[in-house]
Amino acid sequence: MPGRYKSSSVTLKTIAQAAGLDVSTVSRVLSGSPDEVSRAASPATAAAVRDWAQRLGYQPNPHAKSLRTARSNLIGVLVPRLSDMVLATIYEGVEDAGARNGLATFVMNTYDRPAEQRARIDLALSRHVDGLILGDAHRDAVVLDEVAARGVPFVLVSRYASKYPSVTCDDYLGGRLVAEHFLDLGHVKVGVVAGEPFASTGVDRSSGFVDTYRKAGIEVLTVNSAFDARGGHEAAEYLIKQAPNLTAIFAVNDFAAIGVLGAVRDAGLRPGRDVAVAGYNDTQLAAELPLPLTSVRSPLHTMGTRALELLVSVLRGQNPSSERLAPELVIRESTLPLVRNS
Amino acid sequence: MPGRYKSSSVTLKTIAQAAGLDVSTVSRVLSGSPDEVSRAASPATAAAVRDWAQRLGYQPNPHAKSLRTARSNLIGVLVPRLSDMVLATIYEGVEDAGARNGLATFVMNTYDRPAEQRARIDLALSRHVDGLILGDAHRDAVVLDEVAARGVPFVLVSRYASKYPSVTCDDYLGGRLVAEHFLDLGHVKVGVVAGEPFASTGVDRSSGFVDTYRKAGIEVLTVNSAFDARGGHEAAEYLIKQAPNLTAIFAVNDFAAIGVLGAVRDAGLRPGRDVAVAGYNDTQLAAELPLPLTSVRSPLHTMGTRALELLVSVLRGQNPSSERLAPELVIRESTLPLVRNS
DNA sequence: TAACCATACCCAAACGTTTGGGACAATCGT
DNA sequence: ACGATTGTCCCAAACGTTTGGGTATGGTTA
Repeated sequence: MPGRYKSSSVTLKTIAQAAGLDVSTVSRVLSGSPDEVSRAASPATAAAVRDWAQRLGYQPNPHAKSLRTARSNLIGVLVPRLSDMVLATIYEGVEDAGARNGLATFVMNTYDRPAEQRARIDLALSRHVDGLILGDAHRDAVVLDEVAARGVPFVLVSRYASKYPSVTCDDYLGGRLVAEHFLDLGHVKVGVVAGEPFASTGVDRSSGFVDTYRKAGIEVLTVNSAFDARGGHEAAEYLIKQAPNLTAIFAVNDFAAIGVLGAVRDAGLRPGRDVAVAGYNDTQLAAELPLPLTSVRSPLHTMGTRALELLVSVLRGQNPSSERLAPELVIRESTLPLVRNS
Repeated sequence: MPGRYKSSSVTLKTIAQAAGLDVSTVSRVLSGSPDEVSRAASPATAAAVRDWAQRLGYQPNPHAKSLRTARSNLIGVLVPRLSDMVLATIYEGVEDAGARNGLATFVMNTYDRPAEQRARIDLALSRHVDGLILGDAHRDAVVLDEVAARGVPFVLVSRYASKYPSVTCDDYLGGRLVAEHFLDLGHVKVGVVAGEPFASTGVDRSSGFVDTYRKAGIEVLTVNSAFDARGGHEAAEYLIKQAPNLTAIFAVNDFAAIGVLGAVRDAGLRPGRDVAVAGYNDTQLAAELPLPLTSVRSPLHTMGTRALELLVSVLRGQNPSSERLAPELVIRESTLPLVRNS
């Protein structure tokens, strides 16, 4: 009685009886290949079957289908943290594309902890997923190697690692774009809030930046950080203490950048005037901050959809190559042209 | 071949053969009630079965189980938008509690559009969910009434509507807390950025605020808005144009509040000095903003976990009553004591 | 007209569980 | 010493699909 609702107790058998046919015929008509359906029933019967299915509101039972076919049409997605808007947006893309491809998806947090990653992967496998999308890959790829060894199909998104198929933003280029912008503005004493060292995103963004500056003959101060506001705040405090004459800071993440803005202000400096600040991802907030934030726009939603499509082709047995999507620099008031002050 | 990995081809039959028993016995031992297992096998055999299961790494096949029992242990969750950090955090709570209760959950966006809500609910039902958690309820409850009519078990979270079971924050109280704070500070010319009129959250927060002011004999300017930064920006622009002598604005959402901060600054006023600003939800960002934001903390994660637990009790056939969790005002620099300026 | 071939179907097994109802012993009460 | 009870287990059906075989029916072909 509790929770018993007759959502759809119309099965193949219901239709078969209504149409005076065998369930196998109905099955083939309803879900066979066009070739198979023509061998299974005459055009007229096929139409009749479809008509009954329509009228009765037939919904195939996914559990029966999965049991029989050993395919679940289910995809597990792992992210460091869903309340990170960046990952949530990527997942929105995954979910979208999944719905379009008839694949159900579900998402789990791993907090970038290998133990959680393993546990969540096991959980996903126990639900018999057809494949995984991992948004929490670490550069060392040890968990990934384990998964690969088990023969589980998967793709990476947002971060890459080893030579596993992935969909990422060209983070190195993104870092370079910011560096070139800073160089244009004449900043010579600059710092980078580089994010976590285990994530390819932070590493590539900062090394793209650092390399560009190095080519210009300028060394850059770098410090790792968490990817959130607090992390950015602490990292910027450190940078400013190390080099009080800093005129620009690149944070590899918008949230970190917001923390940087706070730290700059706390140090008695004017963000955007005394210290230019740039972020990454161009989240909704960047444009709406009291001090609009210069940021590198990365195609988050698209990364999600492409990742799912990449996984689909992996599931088809193909061997697709990784994709690297283009970033775009969006310049706002947090990086005003440098004026010689006082 | 493609995507064929032997995750766990060990079934009840495997164990039964290994132990020289019947699958039914193994089944009862492994997943029967303590009472049932004792009637099914001797303590010794039971131990042996468990031992084999352990050693062979038995994982029950969820599809077979669901097919047989007509229960999927699957919960569908609807939210307006997952990339809204507030909803993402609530969902994290749901997912957490789901994992603890052996329930799989999946989440979908509806963008607060009834057509999407209906479509996503149908999708969830086609996946044979045991129940739904709706984080996108509208006050008119028309979609909810439809779902209820179909006999689908569900609970609401974040927003309430009609008399359906829900887990919410006491938003009215939250609004009152902000109003009392503003009154303490001596603000008499104030405005509210009230959010969407179809969401109980925005409505209750603003009416808690407005009622409190009204009791003090003061009328408040109110304007609806989207729940994001842009929405807050536009709403605040409107408020400031209507009443240039405004000294405080309450936005029913942190993101909207950030937009308000921007609009205040654009109007040539100093946020926190000339115009106090308060938000709602106390997201990570509030504390880390360049101008730390006064905000009402709501227990988002807890709301999610409680919602799932509420649904569990609904599924058990109980008739649990709604829960309203307590908010807490967190005062920061965006609402400094009023100083008579100039 | 016999052999043949499509055409349009149906039969039955299988996927891995759960679950109501036995079956067969050993043990018990009297 | 006998029927009744209990303890321990097995049998078989069912959930809703898919899929590798059939098997009639009718029409061609030689």
